[in-house]
Amino acid sequence: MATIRDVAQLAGVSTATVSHVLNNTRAVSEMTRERVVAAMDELGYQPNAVARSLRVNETLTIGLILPDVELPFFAWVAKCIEKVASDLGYNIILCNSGWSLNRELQYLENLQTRRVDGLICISVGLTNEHVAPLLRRHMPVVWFEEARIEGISDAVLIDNVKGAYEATMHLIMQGHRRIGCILGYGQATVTSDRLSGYQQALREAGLPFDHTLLCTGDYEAPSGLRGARQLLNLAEPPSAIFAFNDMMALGALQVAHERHLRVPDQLALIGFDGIPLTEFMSPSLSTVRQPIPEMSRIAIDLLLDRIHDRAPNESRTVRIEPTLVPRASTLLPM
Amino acid sequence: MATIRDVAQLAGVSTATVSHVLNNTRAVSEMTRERVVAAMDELGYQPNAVARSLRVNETLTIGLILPDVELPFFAWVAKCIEKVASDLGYNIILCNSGWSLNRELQYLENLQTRRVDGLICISVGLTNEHVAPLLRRHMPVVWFEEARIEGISDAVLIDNVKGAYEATMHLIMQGHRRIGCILGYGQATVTSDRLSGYQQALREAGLPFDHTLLCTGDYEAPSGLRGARQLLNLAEPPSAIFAFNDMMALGALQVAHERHLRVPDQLALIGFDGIPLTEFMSPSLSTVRQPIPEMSRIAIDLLLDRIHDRAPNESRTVRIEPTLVPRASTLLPM
DNA sequence: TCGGTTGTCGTAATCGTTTACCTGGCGTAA
DNA sequence: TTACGCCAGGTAAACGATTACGACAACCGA
Repeated sequence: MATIRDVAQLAGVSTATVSHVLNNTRAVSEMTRERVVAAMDELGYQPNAVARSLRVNETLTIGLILPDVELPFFAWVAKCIEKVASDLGYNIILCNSGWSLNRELQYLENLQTRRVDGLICISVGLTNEHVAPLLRRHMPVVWFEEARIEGISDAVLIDNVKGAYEATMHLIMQGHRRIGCILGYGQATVTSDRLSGYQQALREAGLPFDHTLLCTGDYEAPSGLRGARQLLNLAEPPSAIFAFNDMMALGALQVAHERHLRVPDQLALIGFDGIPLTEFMSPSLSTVRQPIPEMSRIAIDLLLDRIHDRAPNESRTVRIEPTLVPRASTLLPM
Repeated sequence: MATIRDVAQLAGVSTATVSHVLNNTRAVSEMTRERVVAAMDELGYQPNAVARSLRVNETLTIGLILPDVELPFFAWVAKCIEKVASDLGYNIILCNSGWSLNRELQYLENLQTRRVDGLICISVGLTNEHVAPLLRRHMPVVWFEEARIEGISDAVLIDNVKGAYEATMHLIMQGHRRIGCILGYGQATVTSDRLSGYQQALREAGLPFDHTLLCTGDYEAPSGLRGARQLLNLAEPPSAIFAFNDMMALGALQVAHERHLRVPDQLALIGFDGIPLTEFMSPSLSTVRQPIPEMSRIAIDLLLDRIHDRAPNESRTVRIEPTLVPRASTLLPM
């Protein structure tokens, strides 16, 4: 494989000159520039980014740790982040943790030895103590969507309380008095925040909080299915169900179909996340949309600020407001 | 950041020795090994994979080019490939081409300068002429699922003719005589192969081929919706629809719901791919499953064989048989 | 004529590893 | 005693780029 030295030799110049025409980093006379370019494509020269990285201490690579790209929400995130990054010349290393802290830690090690320039993280188990060493080594980290780590590194989050509040309030406005809830994992702040929003809406509407209307899922469709069955088997079943993400709402929708319940008149359904798929369910699913494209943009911006040392010392948290998207699964036709 | 030299100095040995304890590549006495290890974690030493890559000419990185991770099928592929790769110590660089040949070419350049060890490619536009230069530079490429390039590099494909044949035959066995088809893009072999399988099944069953029963989609849900509407608006509408992927079948399912057609008695539906989501649609969607986990394993194996020069000179194509998964959307309850 | 400026380009150190080759010391068999 | 093999570990040259310095020529104004 041709190196910069081969090019230099063929063009009759020094490697310095070749490097400078490559990067436009100092003036080169038109004549020698042409000779260099000619030599480059005669040799089919391709610069070696590994060598460059070693020298300039920058890999133009960002690690992305997330629980499961197969889930539509995370796939959406991955796509948006990759788009923003690649437009800026950065590549993404995909790290699928499979909800496992162990794998998260392995990736953390791995990405550090690879000297990625930064790290975007949707984590399930990492804590301050795991991440502090990275920060000490000046490896920028941005938390995405879930704020596990307080204060020590940047984050772009959504206001889960508000989102859940709006979803619940929307159902209440549609006349529902008993609203079932399919939660996610217990320990995540995502879950507890959304539960707070739900409770807050009930309180404001003067409705009682009934814990039998809660059940726990795992953010995948089958758990929504189980949850909905459980809720509908209650002596006094809910007339509406708020699932803490869209996939669980999809599972609940399947239960409505299997029991021949008309949606939304006999059972209203609303999800959370706003994955593109919701639009194409039947009926289309009401949801609370997280603006992932914007959040991706912000996450990368935060990262680049740190990478280029233009960020303040203290950590920054950007909190985005999700927006209610009412659709056929909650709206009675006029 | 601590380097191998710092460790060597602190442990009172040479960098060679440190390197050898790091990689277990020659005998080191227990005593000095301990000293080295102690020095390493006193300094919080993390080896620099960039420098290593430069030296040994291996990045332990694989590029993955695909059209759109957001589509469940590709997300599934990405997850499976990443799993296999990371278990073997390789990282994946995610390249989302957005169905654009231009972006595919950019990624090709980029991945080459990054000196990835190999490349797995689900491409929409690349041809022999684009890839030949890579192969000449000994960059292994494996084509996944879609065989755009004949003969010059390895591939793992599925037998689309057979899969489509089985889907169609399944519908015929269920008593359907007019079977609509929602195709994908025209130029892809995926599409034309599946169409062949469809036609072959009709022929064998002695059914006429009616081109008004065909319409074209783009592998996303809305196009399936449009396609199904078009087919159902025919003077003589089909009693079953075979969509060339699951997402378009999902769109068709939505049409069935909006027209209050009972599935499968009034309209049977079958998709293609076997994405996990199909199991959780209502009713659950019959499909033809591509065994992505196995295909991923094979793709990586083919790649590693080339990377380690244990592959024959001629290119290898592994063709996998997809399997019919009959579910509620085609099976009448007993 | 001379000092200063500008334009062009080369020399060589450096980034952090790996590894081919070499060096001692020690035990052992002849 | 000598020669040999083995064990443990060191020296220094790569890998392929970037870049701080410096060199040289040409030109210009005083």
